[in-house]
Amino acid sequence: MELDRIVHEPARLRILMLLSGIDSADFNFLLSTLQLTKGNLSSHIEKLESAGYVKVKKTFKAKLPNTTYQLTKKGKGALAEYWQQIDRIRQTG
Amino acid sequence: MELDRIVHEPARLRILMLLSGIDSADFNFLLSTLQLTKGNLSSHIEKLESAGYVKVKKTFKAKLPNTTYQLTKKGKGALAEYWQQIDRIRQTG
DNA sequence: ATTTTAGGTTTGCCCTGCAAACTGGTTTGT
DNA sequence: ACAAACCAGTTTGCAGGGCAAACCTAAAAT
Repeated sequence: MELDRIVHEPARLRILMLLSGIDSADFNFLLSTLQLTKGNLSSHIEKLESAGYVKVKKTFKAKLPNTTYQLTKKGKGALAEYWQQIDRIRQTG
Repeated sequence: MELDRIVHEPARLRILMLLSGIDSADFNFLLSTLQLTKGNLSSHIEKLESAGYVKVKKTFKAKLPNTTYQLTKKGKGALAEYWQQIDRIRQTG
């Protein structure tokens, strides 16, 4: 098996790791924590969502849009698998 | 600090890990061990070389070209640094 | 009413991984 | 002797992807 490119991208890996340690996070939290641009964050999340790794919930908070993100079971699995693969590569040599 | 993209690319990471456990390897060895196409391997090595991570030595073996690759000090350092960064990301959450 | 701010999304560019096609030389076949 | 096939890589062309700037929609401020 190969490294999952969806997970392997650094920005996305950080998003996934963050979400794995928290119940859910919103756009601005990810934005300020991960130091990405908005467009950048948006498109990474889009990929994670269409891979089924994160679930997106759009609501309003004080009349302003507020979107929260949550790791899915599939996402958790992909992440676990990813770290196994990394370990396997690390044991080379 | 950010993940070193030169190292982070899976094929190159595997090349570097392989070289880190061996004194030197030639083109065909890498080719068959890592299951890459020739063009693919060639261009990855080119990047590793111009980053100063591997040293290339071109010789002839039985009248045929034979190129061997060796990890440099800089390459070793970059690899060590990379794993540290990975560990840092892994401890998130 | 117009401007500014907030929260995202879309667009366009550039860079990069990938395999097919190529190169320079060697061996094999006829 | 000449051509075809082979070996060891390198170069090329293309498709996909990351990145930030520009954009959009609605609310708040002036």
